[in-house]
Amino acid sequence: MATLGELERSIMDLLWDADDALTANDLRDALAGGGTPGPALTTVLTVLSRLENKGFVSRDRDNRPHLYRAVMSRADHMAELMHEVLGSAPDHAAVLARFVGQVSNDDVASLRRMLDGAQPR
Amino acid sequence: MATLGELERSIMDLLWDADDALTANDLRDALAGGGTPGPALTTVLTVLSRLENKGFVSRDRDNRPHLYRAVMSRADHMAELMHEVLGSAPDHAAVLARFVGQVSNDDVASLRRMLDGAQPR
DNA sequence: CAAGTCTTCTACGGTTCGTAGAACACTTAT
DNA sequence: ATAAGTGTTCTACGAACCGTAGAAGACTTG
Repeated sequence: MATLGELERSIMDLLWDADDALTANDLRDALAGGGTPGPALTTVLTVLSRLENKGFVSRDRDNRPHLYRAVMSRADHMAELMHEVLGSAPDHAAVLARFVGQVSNDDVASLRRMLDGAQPR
Repeated sequence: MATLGELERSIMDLLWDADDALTANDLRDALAGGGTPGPALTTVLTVLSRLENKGFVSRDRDNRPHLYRAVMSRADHMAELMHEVLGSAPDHAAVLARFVGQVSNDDVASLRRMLDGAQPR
């Protein structure tokens, strides 16, 4: 999977946080935080096109202005990235051991719950 | 953390798989697989310098030729990458849920063992 | 010292990313 | 329908990163 640049990531974050689809203008406005001017609208559109090419964003061309939305949820995307990393190592168990050793207590609790799943306690 | 290019990753893999430190020549030889010529020695040295700058490789300058070794183990490196991904999302639990849902049975077993740890069954 | 080996310096071409103007397409109000 | 406004596409540039490696310098060894 391709890696995201800084602005690309910011835009994905906005799309992930939005409940429904956004327009390029919505994004440009959201990117203009505080006194900083933020990128030009065309810049946002260029990046959206690139994200569409990479398969991260889908675009509704029937609406005018076009509506953009994230193809995957952030959680799915991140989980896939983590999988990619894990899959690129031959010794999964060793990686997982280090990984688990470093996660916060909260995350350990989450993992435990998920693994226990349907099992009785 | 910076992301690795293709050759950079190949070299890291060789260093990770090696038990002790390697020379640039060792690496060039290892990279010349089969009939393919592989990169020039200077190419390997350039990449090693870049990896050193990124903090992935350490170099023993007292030896001649210099000895190169990975700063972290592959497992540590990968675990750190996974952490970085997880940390870049606000909702860890959601990411972990997707992640666990996609791992192989073997990996689930590994995780279970690690989480159970010292606990009685 | 000479020859060979290793390292550093420098540099180029490809790719990605942020950036955005210019031109074109589309919508809407008059 | 035509003009004004808004949105999209096309094109392009500079910075950064990566693979690539020659040329020149430093070091080792015979």
